[in-house]
Amino acid sequence: MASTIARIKDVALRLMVEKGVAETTIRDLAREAGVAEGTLYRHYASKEDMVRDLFREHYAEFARRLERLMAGHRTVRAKLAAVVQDTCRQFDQAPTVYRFLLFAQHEAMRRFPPGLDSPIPVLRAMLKQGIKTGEVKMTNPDLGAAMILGLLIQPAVSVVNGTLSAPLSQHADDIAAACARVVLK
Amino acid sequence: MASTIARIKDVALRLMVEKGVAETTIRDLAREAGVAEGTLYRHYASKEDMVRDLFREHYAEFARRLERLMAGHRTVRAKLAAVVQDTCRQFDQAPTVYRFLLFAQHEAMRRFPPGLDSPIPVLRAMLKQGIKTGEVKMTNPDLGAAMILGLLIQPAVSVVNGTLSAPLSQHADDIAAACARVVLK
Amino acid sequence: MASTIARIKDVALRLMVEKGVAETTIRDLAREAGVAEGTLYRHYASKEDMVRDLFREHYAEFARRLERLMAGHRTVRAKLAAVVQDTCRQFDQAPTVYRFLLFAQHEAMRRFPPGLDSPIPVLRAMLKQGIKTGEVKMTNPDLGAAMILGLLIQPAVSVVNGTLSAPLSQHADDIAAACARVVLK
Amino acid sequence: MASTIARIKDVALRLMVEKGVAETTIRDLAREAGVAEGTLYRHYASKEDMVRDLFREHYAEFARRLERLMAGHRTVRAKLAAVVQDTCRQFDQAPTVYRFLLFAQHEAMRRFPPGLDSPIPVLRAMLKQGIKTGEVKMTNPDLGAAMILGLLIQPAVSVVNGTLSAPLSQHADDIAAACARVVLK
DNA sequence: AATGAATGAGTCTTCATTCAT
DNA sequence: GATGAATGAAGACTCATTCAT
Repeated sequence: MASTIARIKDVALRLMVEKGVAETTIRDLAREAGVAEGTLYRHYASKEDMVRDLFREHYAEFARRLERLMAGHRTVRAKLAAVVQDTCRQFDQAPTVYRFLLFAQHEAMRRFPPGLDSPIPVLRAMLKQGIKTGEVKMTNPDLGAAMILGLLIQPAVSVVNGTLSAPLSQHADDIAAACARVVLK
Repeated sequence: MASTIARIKDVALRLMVEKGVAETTIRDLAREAGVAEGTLYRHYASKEDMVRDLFREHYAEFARRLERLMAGHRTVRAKLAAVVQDTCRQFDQAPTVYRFLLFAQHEAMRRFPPGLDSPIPVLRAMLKQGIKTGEVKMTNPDLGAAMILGLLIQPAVSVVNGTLSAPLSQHADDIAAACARVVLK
Repeated sequence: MASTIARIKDVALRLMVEKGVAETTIRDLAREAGVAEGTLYRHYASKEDMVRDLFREHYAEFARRLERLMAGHRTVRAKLAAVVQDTCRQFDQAPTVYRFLLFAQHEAMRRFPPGLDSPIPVLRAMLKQGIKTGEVKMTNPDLGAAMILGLLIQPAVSVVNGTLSAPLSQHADDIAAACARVVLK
Repeated sequence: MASTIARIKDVALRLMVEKGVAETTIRDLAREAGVAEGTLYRHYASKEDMVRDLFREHYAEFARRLERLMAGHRTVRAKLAAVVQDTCRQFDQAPTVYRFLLFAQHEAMRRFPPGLDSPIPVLRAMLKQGIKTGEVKMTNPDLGAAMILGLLIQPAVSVVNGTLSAPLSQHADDIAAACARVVLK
């Protein structure tokens, strides 16, 4: 018995991933969620508001998840492997949320710059720490974080495009290895 | 005295990069290009048509540019270096076009899947060749192409975000080195 | 307190009769009906849709009215007299609807051919029956139906044109007599 | 080697009959006539002007044709027969012009009331004369003219609709007989 | 006379938002 | 909280008309 708000969130996320933010109308959303058009405005002040909240929420949760994963491992290599493995698996299992995270990036960032609760600073912090311990070779943690993210996002995009075989998980080891080779000694 | 169509294309590209495709109205576009709204429809059947054409055009040109660059070098390592250097420099010098290419990706691809004239197949072909000659270690050229693109795109995104210092060119050597380390022996 | 949809229908019919279908804009229509432009689209998918529905609705009702009238009389002569009398009176009393029926014919038929619920098949059926009983002389019921309709429509057109004195009812007896003379023995 | 203006007229007539006046655009017209869009304005001040001229021209010619036909016969009965026969044949042979005449009636009349050069006054004059000579029974020539026109137009409409078998000429005798029965003693 | 690119007012239609129930 | 009819500003697009060539 999903609550009204939960149904709205689910449907909103799915439709926006499938068709894009601008292309998802309140009417679509209401119809698919089985609520009236006006109901949405009990929970959000506007559509823009809803998108922002949704994005921030999932983005922050993604960042926290990465932090939690990293905390479970000592070496940067192990942290990277854990992050890559988990993200690939999640992408395969919860494709809606993860596609939203990875693809909505540009649409979303134009409107509401990510706060600190985003994956980039989390990766960056880890690299900075690795530089101190000497495990990380790369001297610029900003660049390193971007590269790791790129190694993760673009294969995901390719899976969606059909230019890389699904599921993404089957490539997790290769991706993790690539990340290690890029930033570690 | 830029031709009408050229002015429209220029403005369209710029506005769509700045504000997004859906957020760029025909009126905006016409006003900035200094033409009447109807004029646009002498050149394109619809706004959708215009976006598609613009995207395909630049995407194909980008792919051709990569091919040309690669043809100028023998080893995969040199090809990669050339591609990365050039793309970074172009990104810094022709930011509108290159941001369009990198960011429009998701918005655009949802509607009109890229043909063969896209960077992925070009990179893929190069890797395949490298695998044959033994220079490339990575066994899956699809994955390799995605990774190289990721190593190029995400740092660019970070520069736009402000989470990586501009210009992108200053990171070109590091990016090229990362590409090499990821796919070469 | 006429319902919204009823007001829209009334105004639409009137404006389209006065000015023509293409010349009646959604804005006109909304203003006169005292609703917002968007409101129309809660009831019809498009303007075209509205015209079609309006036309079919009234056309079918006209056909049913003819059937009902005919059912109230035994001989073809009496049926014809009843139909002519009633139609003339209606034309004088409900000019909007009847002008729509008579004049919209060509504009409307080009786009959506009438179904079976139209006056022609109703008249045709009556004539066919009359042929069987021997009351009708004319051997081609299709032609007979067309002629009766012509004897009814063209005088109506002339009244609107001003080339025949109003009201139409004053000519009803003559028209009915003409119909009888054309198809009966 | 049809002159430019002649080609424009031909095409305009045809398109307006096929699709309606409002639905025929200058662009359509120019394309089909093989001239530039601007060319039309060398010959007519506006589209409206063109339609009016076209209508008046053909309407007047039709009226003159009827007059000429009637002049060739002495009795009203013979005049009617000649008119009906000729109109039916013309309708079959020059369908574009005659459909324009018969069907454009309403669209056209709303905008520019027919002058004296129209079929109604011609028929009316003939009936008036017939009343004087005692050949015509009907006392109201306005009504008589309308009826004759109705007996001619509606079968034509039915042929176009497909509810009466083509060609119209095959029904000419029946129509002429009906006209005679309606107005003559 | 003819061209056709350009115009811009005006059309149909969409859709986020409101509000009485 | 929920509804959904109504709103109306704003969008994409059309098309009769103009004018420099």
